[in-house]
Amino acid sequence: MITTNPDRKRTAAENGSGRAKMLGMKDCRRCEIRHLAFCGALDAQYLDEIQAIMQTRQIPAGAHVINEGDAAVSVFNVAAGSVKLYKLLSDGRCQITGFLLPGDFCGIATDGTYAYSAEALEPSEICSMPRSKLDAVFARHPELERRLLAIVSHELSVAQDQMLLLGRKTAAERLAAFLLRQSARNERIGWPANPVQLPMSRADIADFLGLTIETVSRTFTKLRDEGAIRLPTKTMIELADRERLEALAEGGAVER
Amino acid sequence: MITTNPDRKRTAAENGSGRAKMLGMKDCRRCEIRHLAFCGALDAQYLDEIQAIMQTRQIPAGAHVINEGDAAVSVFNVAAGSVKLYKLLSDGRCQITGFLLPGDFCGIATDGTYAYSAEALEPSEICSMPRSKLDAVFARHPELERRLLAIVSHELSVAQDQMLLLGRKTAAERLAAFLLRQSARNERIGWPANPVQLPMSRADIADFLGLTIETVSRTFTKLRDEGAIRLPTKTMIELADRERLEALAEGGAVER
DNA sequence: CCGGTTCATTGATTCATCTCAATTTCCTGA
DNA sequence: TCAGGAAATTGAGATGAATCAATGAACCGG
Repeated sequence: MITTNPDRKRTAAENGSGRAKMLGMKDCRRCEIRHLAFCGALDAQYLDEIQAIMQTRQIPAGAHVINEGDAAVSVFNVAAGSVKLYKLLSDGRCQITGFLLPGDFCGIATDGTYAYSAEALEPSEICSMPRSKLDAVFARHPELERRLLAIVSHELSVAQDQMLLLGRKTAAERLAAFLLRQSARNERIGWPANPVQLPMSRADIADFLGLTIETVSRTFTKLRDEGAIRLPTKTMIELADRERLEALAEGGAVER
Repeated sequence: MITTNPDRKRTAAENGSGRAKMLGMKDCRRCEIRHLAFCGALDAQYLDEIQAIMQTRQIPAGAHVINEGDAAVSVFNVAAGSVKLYKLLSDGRCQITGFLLPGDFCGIATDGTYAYSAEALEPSEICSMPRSKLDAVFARHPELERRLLAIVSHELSVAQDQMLLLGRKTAAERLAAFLLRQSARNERIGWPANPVQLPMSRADIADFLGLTIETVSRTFTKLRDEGAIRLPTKTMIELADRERLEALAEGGAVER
């Protein structure tokens, strides 16, 4: 169920970039990001099997793709735009567990209900497939399920990195690691790797890195003053001293 | 070929030192924890296919099962004992990403090398299978791969919970969540759920919760003084006020 | 082009946790 | 039973990030 959140406090900055305008997803055969998605494991001749059970939806910035706790009836692929996954504590504390870009996958559940929420950061295009119907396709095409295992395994590995970040890194190390990861992430899907364009707000970055907005802002300023990054605009980050950032991110900070 | 002693089925959990004494894992058919492990997905009549590629090792406390960065040639099942998974920063900071108990799985790699280390917390018994040979078994028994997907998906979900813990919870909330999780974990494999026996040191708990040893110790004391737990011994924790612990763990702490 | 709203930055202060430093307790081997 | 060492606890003080508060910048609708 896709719902719009009327009183969203921390919503998506619909910053520049016509990213979400990518169209034509109704036809899997013409999907520009198929090679990035789990559907890419399926030989093109069988694509209509996915197509038959898939629905594509355009959703506005701030709309929910998944609500934590809902029955997990579907899985989703981001076709265009970007999405944040997050979990909340009862008093409103928020932890973002990941940002999704085109080709990324979400909606896996272990106990029948989603364990996290998913919300679009910008106008996005989402493919959804009912879990029940997908199982039949898996039965005919085990390579799909194998790809899914590879994807989930990779996500687990990324999650373990994030645990190290959240448990043991300082604010500057977290931000450096974040920027480098976003850069690599962008590059992999064919977007510019260096001036990194960030689709999320400072609040989202804070909720992802286990910090506050103020600390994120101060740390951006600190890295800029040190010459590690430049900030042409608030959402555009230039990695000026990649070595320095990498050293920071891995915890081998240089004295300064 | 060593045989299983049926008498001691329920005695595995009695005390730390006794745990790892479980023997006779050379024969999968007699494996007491098979139903907990991923091998449990395989119909018993095919067990020899796993058996044929599997090796069992007894390892002492502190021995490494996996070294971060090594070529990922095998996957592992814990048959007895307990294991910690962890990642290090170059300056020695450590983040434990999980504790494994009998039936648990590790060794999945996404890029050909292990992304974390694994070390036994007590004398343990480990089954190892070469990844290459396992693939052939997967090809014949897709239910095994499906089970693996379920396991990895579940681990991902647990990892996301841990991100919330590390990013947003206070020391007391982290410890409460940890104790409750260990309790549930023990129960699931047939060990006592209430006086929780912890196989790991305070240092390990600290490295798991993103805290220091001192903070863990002080927080234990605080929870004890509040009546939430009792500490019969250093490694035995009695959950005295489960409601209070649950409220704490979920971030809905009661005023006190 | 203006006014209001949201988002980001910066400053001042507080606080939870860390660090450094003693004890104390537990465990082990003689 | 005792001595020595490791692990855990406790205390005192330092500190990185949070909180509280104010200002500045960007964006949007009219």
